[in-house]
Amino acid sequence: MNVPAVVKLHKQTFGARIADELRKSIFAGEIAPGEPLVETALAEQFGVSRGPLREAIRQLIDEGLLIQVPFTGTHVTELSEQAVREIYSLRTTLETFAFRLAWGRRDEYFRSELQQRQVALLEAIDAGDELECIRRELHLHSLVYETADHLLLLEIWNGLKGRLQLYWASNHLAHGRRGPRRGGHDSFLVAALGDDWDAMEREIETHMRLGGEETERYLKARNPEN
Amino acid sequence: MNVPAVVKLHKQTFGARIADELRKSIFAGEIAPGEPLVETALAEQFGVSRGPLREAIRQLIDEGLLIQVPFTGTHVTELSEQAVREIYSLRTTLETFAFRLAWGRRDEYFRSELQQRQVALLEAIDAGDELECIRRELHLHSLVYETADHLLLLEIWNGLKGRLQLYWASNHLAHGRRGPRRGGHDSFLVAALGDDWDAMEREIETHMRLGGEETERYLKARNPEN
DNA sequence: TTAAATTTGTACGTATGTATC
DNA sequence: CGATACATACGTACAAATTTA
Repeated sequence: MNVPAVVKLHKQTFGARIADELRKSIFAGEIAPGEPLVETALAEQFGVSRGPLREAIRQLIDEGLLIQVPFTGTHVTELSEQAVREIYSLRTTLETFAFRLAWGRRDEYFRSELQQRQVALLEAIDAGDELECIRRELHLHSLVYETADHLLLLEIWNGLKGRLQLYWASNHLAHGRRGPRRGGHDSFLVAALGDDWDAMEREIETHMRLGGEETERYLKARNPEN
Repeated sequence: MNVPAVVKLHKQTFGARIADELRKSIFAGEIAPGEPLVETALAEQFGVSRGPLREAIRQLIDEGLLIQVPFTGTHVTELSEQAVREIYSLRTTLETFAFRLAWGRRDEYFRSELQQRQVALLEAIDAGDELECIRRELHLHSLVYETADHLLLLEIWNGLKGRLQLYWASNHLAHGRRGPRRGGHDSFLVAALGDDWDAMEREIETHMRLGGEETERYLKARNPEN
């Protein structure tokens, strides 16, 4: 008769829940790049045992957020200019591929959803919520991957998203402002809604080059040595 | 004084070792696509406890060989034509990207290594060792990814390799012969060693189209329904 | 609804590898 | 170079949650 009031929010495993929380901690800068993670301490902190915690760590390793050395330890992935260049060059390739697949599949839903996500991004920018800005910019770019109808591509994009978020969040924390510029996606949107494929291809190239250079610039300011 | 004779082959964790063995079992067809895996049974079979075994399972999930449903179970990834199309279309995109990066980095090592791997593949074909053929064909294609000097790209290629191996191995088991044709890489090698980029791009496209069609054809023969 | 099978989570102890003094 | 501290890796046993029949 009496249904317990507390329970049954499950459906996902502890490991997945801890992974979400850990991810948030990393993006929020509570655990900085390069900083080590101690299993026993974290397990106690999150109120779970080491099993699910290791599961969560494993998850974040796959997403590129953590690095693990057997028998030694785990630490948050350190930032490098080489990695930024790799992320953006690969992203240029994949997003061009995604647009090519999605090009003929852009329907009314695509157009309205794209504009809606753009509006949501602008709202976050105006509200000044940096972490939300990052999420919404990624959400905007995600649409084309969802439209491409290519599960493998979508999976890889989701992996890239985590890394991008790590870099953007770190830069934000290090320099206060970094969030997307307000007009940063205007020409991108125009191309994505239009019918000029060559213009779209150029737009992706340009957008990524600018984004990569900006990220690299901020990173250089953060790590003047390498 | 007496040094135990058995020990000290470690250096890698149990989980990694089990993952290797499990992978081999799958490619050898001892566990067929769609078939479920029972943790406790496998743990006993491999002589380890559940911890390392779960680690291994997790690893193979990342490689796309296993699928896991929370609280329900784990099974070997089932084959589908949709997945074949995705693998080959993505591979076309990535390998073109890899060649573009590697194009100016092809040195003497690249040329001799490429030819050597081709010879190794031909030897395996002549020897009739199908599983070895598959490994060596992948090893041949791996060279360009190694040369591209792009860690992220290499990581993703390694993920694709596992899936390709699963499909090829399944097709081989279902139909006896499937291994690479003897002359299947001749024009590919010529282009990869030459200096005509446009020819290389066309060669990649053609090579992947043929490979994808062949894999799809075999798969269709195996699953006449879908 | 119950019951069985399986996965998931917990707890504690031991062993092993790494790093540092 | 040896000893020690520490965190990870592994083993075992049991309890809890979930799905399926």
